[in-house]
This record gives sequence, C-alpha cells and structure tokens, in this order.
Amino acid sequence: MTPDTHGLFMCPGPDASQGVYVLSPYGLDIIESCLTCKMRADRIFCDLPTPALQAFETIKYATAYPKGAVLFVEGQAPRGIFVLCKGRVKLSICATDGKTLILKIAEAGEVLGLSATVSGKPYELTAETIDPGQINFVKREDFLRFLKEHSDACFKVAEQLSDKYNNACHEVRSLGLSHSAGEKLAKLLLEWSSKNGEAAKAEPRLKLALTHEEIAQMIGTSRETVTRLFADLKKRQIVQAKGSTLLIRNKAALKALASSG
Amino acid sequence: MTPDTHGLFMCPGPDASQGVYVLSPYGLDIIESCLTCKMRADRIFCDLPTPALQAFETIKYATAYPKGAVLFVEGQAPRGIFVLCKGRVKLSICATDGKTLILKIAEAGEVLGLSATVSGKPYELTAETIDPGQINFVKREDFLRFLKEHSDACFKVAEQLSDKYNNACHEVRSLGLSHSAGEKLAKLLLEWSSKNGEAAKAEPRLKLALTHEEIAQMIGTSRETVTRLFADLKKRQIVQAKGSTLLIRNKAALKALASSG
DNA sequence: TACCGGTTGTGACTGTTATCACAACCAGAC
DNA sequence: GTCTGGTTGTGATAACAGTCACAACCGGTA
Repeated sequence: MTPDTHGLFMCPGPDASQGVYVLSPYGLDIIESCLTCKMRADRIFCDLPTPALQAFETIKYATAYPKGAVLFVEGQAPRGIFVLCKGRVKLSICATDGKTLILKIAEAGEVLGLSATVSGKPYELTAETIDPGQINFVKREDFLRFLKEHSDACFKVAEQLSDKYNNACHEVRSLGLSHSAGEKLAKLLLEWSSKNGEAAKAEPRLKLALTHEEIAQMIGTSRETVTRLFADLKKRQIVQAKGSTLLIRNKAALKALASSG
Repeated sequence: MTPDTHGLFMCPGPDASQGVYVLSPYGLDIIESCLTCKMRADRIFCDLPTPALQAFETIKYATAYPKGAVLFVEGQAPRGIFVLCKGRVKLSICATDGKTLILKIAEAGEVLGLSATVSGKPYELTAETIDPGQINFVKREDFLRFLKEHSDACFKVAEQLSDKYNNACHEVRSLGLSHSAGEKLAKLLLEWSSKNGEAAKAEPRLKLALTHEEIAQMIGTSRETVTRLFADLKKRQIVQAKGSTLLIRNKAALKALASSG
C-alpha cells in the first residue's frame, strides 16, 4: 500500500557478462540474460526470435525485488513495463476509502503495466510483489521503439493484452453475475484447484497461500464472511483443511454452489 | 439473445466500384471503402497508412445490419473481427440463469471480437446491435495474416486492446468497489454526462436511451432498484427528467453519491 | 375510441451480508 | 516460559437490495 521511491530496486550484482546466473541481494539467483533463460519457451511473451530478443536484451534492466515492493500504483503515469521472471505479484485496485480488490496474483512470465505503457494512460492497477522475485523493467520510450521495430514482439504484446482482457472479463463475470459471496468463493476455489495438475483428481488439494482477508478482497466481500463461508464448507464436509492445504472432498457440491449461489 | 445464423448479413447493394456510398437494405448509406471514409481520422483503429488500408480493403466485408442482430455470442469460437462503422452495439455477458450484465455500449470506430480473434479463445461476450448500422467483418485467418504483414496495424490492435482492458478495469472497479447500487448509478450517470461536450457544464444533460431494465443490467442490480433510485434522485432535486432527457441539477451531490455510497 | 405490450412506479417481505465487538488462537521474538 | 501482532472464529444488529405482486402509465395501432 505504501508506494516506494520509484518502484525500481536496481540490482547491484556482479558483472553481467560473466555468466547467466548471479547472486542477487535478496538471496535468489537472477536470470541475467533472456537469451539463455531456460524458461523462455514456456512463456507467452518471452518466446521471441533471436534478433528481437537481442534488441530486448539491450533495453531491459534485470532487477531483483524483495517481498512487498510496489512496482507501480494505480493512477501513476506509465513508466514502462515489468516482465515478471520469478516470484508472484499481487495486482489490485483500491477505492478512496481504502477498500481493496485483488484482481489477480500474477505468476512468472506475465508482463505487467503493459496496457498503460502501450496506451499512455495511467496504470489502472497497483502491482506489489508478494515474495522476493526478479523482474525485467523496460522504459516506456525504449519499449515503444522496440515494438515499432519488431513486429513479432508487437504481436506477442497483442496476445498478452488479449489474455489480460480475457482475465478481466472473467473477473467482471464473477463479480457481476454472482448472487452470493458463497458462489464467488466456490468459483475461486475451483479455479485454484484446477491448477498444478490437480484438475483431473476427484479430490484436488490446494495451498491456501492467502489470508481470509486477502481472499475476501479477491471476491469483493468482508473478511468475516469468508471465515463463515469456510466454516460452513467444512461443516458440510465439502472441504477439509490440513494446515495450510485445503482438500476438496466434494467437488460436485462445490460446483453446484459455484453456479447456483 | 437469440443468435442468428452466422452473424453475417451480407449487403447485396450495387457495385462497390461505382461510388463510395451505396444504399443498403436497412435504409442507411453504407461506407463502401475505408480509403475514402470521412470519419477515418477520428478513429483509433481505422487511421492506418495507405498500404495497410489497401490491404485491409481487400479482406474486409462491408455489411449492413438491422437492429437487434447478434454479431457473436459469448463462448463461440472466434470467426473474426467486426469493425463498427456506424450504429451502436450492446456488449454483454450472461449467466446460465439468464441474468445479463451489459458491459458497455460500443460506438462507431470500435473493433469488436478483437481479443478473441487474436488469442484464438472463445468470444468472451455477446455483441448485439441496438440500432441499424454498418460493420466491416474480417475473417480470422485473413486478419491474422494482415497483422503479420502490417506492423503498424498490429500496433493499432495493441492500442485498441489496451483501451478495452482499461474499460474492463473500470467495470471491475465499479462492480467490485461500490458499496451500494446508488453509488453505481451515480457513477454511470456521471460517466454518461461527461460525453457530448456536456462535461464542462454545471448542469449537464443527457439522453436516457436505455430502459430501467437495461440500466439495471449495466450496474448489476434489479430493475425495481433502478426505478426507486431515480425516484429518490428526483425527489432530492439532484436530477430532473424532461421526456427522455435527464438534466443533472446538482452535480456535486451526484459526485458525493458516486464516491461514498 | 378501446386495446395492447412494454415500461415505470410502489408496497410488503425476506435473505444476505456488512459492521462492530470481542474472544480465541498461533507463530515468532525475546 | 511470556509477550505481541496478526490471524481466525462467532454473536448481535441493521441496512441494503432482490423478489413478488400489482397498479399506473405511455405510445402505437386497430
């Protein structure tokens, strides 16, 4: 919530030309060069042809971030894009009264601040790291020039933006068309349970990495309501908690809740 | 709500090479060629350099639509993009129980079905014309090829998508961070009143082109609530109705409502 | 004129959820 | 062990808004 200086924690690590992995200030290896990045192929944006990637290499700043760093705040003029290489980032919007809505938890491979950087309008949300990670920053002018010169990158950007739009539409559906908080929570749990290859399992399990407060902010309800809803789900044997992992015992019942309220 | 055959009403008008404007089946002049379109300069997407425009010309189908035509339905595989030249289009999402949420009323110059066409994922919303209009359709394969060949068009697409994302974020904010239906209605009225150069006026006026039912669908509430809210606003002298035009008599009060609830 | 479908206005009732207040709990620091 | 801050659990209360039901209205048409 408290914005830092410029959202830029420069990584003062050793000479980049030496090797691909260098030790960063926050105790994690940082990926110094995109050209040799092992994860590149899996990522929508990063999988560019070599010439584009080389050009990107010259304009990006590889930086390491601590937990809780604010990359940008909603309403700020766009400074540039943030390519999330490692770690997770919380994307939220926030009302004048302090009420916050978490839109999504961005994972590695996503590009943040893209639409604002392209359109020139202010960032429409706030991005805050929730664990230490690495982020490649590119200044707006550099990025726009890069896009004009590399049409394949430009197409990737369109793809990323489509993805984001898709996401936002889902959020709108969930917020606007649900009849109750229970319905929204069920939807969220099902969405979470469909990750990490748990989708097919009859009784998927998932890590509850967020507090009730944060879950409440994701579905636009109050903390107490979330607590009560969880209590109810447990009483009805639909879910079962084991420490911070949640076991979904009755997927069908959860699905019924998600679509009826 | 009832999907038509393919969302394509071919315009059987006279020879396109003859002139720019030809008479369409629905009694409106259609803009046959983008190259000579007078509105081109004002529109985000259409203002392309001549070579790109010429290429676009060869792949687009200029078609006239009646009122109430369904261009595409949420969940359908993307057939292509729809460039809205004239008329308005209602964009909505719809729950299994029939409850509908209107996301926005698209105006001339917007490109519809863009993100689905780019990403290949199903259309995320339903598009339905609300008055007769003209739409240029481009098939998905043609459009993707066009984008690869014309990087300036690709950049325009990124801009359009950014715009759409921005819009969706506003929708999320309004839906997720409002405390009451009154707050959402006030926000909507202020947004409407800031169009058509009425923004600066102390007592802006706006055309109420939608029914209470539709307004309810825009802010995710019930028809009766909208009726009651309007009655309340009138009683408190904040707005005043004159036929189908609404005069905002107390903008400050409306703003207060919009931000506090 | 009377009729009609769609829209708007209004009352009564009910369920959901926000809010406040406080107790219980848990993990880490000391 | 004790303290402490953050999290979770739970009750009481009030307000908001959805729903049903029906009356009133309005514009077009036969």
